[in-house]
Amino acid sequence: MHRWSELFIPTLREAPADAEVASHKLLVRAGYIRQLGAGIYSFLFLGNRSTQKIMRIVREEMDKIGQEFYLPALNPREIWEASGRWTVMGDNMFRLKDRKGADLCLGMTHEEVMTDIARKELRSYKQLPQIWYQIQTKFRDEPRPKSGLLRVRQFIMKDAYSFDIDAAGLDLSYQKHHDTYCRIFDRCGLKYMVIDAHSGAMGGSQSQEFMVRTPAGEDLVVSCEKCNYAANMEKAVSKLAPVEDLKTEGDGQPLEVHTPGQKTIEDVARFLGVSPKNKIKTLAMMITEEEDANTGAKSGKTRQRAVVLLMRGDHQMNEAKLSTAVGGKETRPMQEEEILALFRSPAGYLGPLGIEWAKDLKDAGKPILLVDKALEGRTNLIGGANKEDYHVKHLTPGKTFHPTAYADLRAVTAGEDCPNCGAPLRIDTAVEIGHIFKLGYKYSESMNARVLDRNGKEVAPIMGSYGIGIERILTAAVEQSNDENGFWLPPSIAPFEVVVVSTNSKDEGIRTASEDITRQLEAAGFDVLLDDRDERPGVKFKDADLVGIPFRVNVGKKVTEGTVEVVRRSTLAREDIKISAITEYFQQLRPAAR
RNA sequence: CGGGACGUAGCGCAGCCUGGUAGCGCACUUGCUUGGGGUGCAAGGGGUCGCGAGUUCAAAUCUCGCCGUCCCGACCA
Repeated sequence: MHRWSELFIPTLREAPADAEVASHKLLVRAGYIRQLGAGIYSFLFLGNRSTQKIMRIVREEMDKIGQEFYLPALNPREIWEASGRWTVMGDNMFRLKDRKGADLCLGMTHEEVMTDIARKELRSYKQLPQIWYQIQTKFRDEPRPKSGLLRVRQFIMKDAYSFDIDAAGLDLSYQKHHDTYCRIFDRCGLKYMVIDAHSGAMGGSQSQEFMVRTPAGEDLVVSCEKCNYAANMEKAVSKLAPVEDLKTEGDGQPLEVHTPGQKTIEDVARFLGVSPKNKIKTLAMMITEEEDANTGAKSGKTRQRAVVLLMRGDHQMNEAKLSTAVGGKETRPMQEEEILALFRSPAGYLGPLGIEWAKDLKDAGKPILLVDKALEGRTNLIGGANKEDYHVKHLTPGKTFHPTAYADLRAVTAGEDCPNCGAPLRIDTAVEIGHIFKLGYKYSESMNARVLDRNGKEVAPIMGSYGIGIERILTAAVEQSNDENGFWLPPSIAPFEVVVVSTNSKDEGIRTASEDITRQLEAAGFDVLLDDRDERPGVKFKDADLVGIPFRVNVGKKVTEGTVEVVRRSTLAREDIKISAITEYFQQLRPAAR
């Protein structure tokens, strides 16, 4: 029997001053966690019980599709060199040396170790498909740990990896994970969304994130009010209302207009009496690329290359989309001298005319002109003339200037139309609790994993990787259900399902009834916490409301009538229940999924 | 890494400007009291004032350096 009087459950009246988000404040106040350093947390009794329950659910579901491994967190440098990520991971990877001076690191993720096993062991297509998973501690030296458990430097992740002989097999493994993740998060009682995610620079073909809406979230999610369209901001698209182009004046040739001192889109639009929608916004960026990227040689030399973006005047650029458009390279804004060197004009009057742009992305050396898709087909736009105090009319993409490429560079804004059904889109912040990813051949190729296919030909297996943040499930659940007095977890992941409050531990009748009820419920398989402390009822009620247990049984004066009070933490609704019927009462509440 | 704030008892804070033997609330210990929403009274225990230098007869307080934590930004497989 779990007696509160004998347990260590250090609840606090006040949250630590440096806690900002609700889950952080409440998990500390409820005695689940304590901070050890920036982004490093200890889990105490209640916190550990909750994460253990989460891991049990994850295991039960993952065991239906895969096999559990346990890989080392301590990794030698060599396998990370093999995949090329020893350098790529940069400062985000914790690195150390052993006594001989050999380089080691702490694993941030385990594609390398899993692929190492695959390349040493897998020989034939007959051994495929394989799904291997583990529940393991990950280490990431985050530039900025924050928000309690939401962004930390050490955390537990369930990570899984699939190996298939072909793309069709990967589709199947991917779908299995999708379905399994839905079951896991359903069982954990979370309200989540599955959204299309940015595949990033890794060349993956498909990727989805499992997100929980919360103001504490760091990701932006675009979703439809009506249909099930949902995507990460980095990938989301929307339907735009049609825009009326300006009428052609005279012969329609580019026409310079004097716009003294008018630099911003708004100023120029107002000055010329047009809408910003008829204006071109010119953004000047730079990328770093390898000098011989196209020749295949690897000198390691890099050079800077200009990338100029044209957007509709009232649109905002999304950096993740830009990064995708330039092949996953990092971009940075041009500096003043660089702008003058390319445009021969100060910022505020930039435009596409008079510069020889690259014909396509492979056209090395020349500056790249990327035009947002929202400008494709538009005519008679107004942009900068590359001349101080002048803008130019009659700009028509493909006619008066030639883009290197059209690309989707635009950030969706709330209220725009859903690409599927046309209903308004909303934008929310959310926390990522899971991510499934079709990796393709990146690791099997770079690390040289090979199997023989049906025809005796050596081929690389195709891979997928799939992650769940264990602590983030707890954090998201707290974010999802809390008030100023505390939080309530779904019964499946709460440290206890029921707290039995003995309202007066000095009263013999109340005390024995509390113990009897606790024993009864435990015999029926419930996790029960008995609050038998010699405290006033008010103290116990406050603590019970705080610590995340979804149901409470108040054992009070009515025991003489054979009755106790059951309180649901979520609604604070209370009802009197006969002690003789208490087990049955909770059994009826218990979800079948359990 | 850039900008900002903070560091005094387990938690929340005052004291610092104007240097002079460290204080409040909660929590904790003991006794009494109370017993359905953090009871009340009384008596106690607990702090190298983040660390190190410097100024001074004297530093929590002034100066310099370092460390740590949080927030905004950059970053984020």
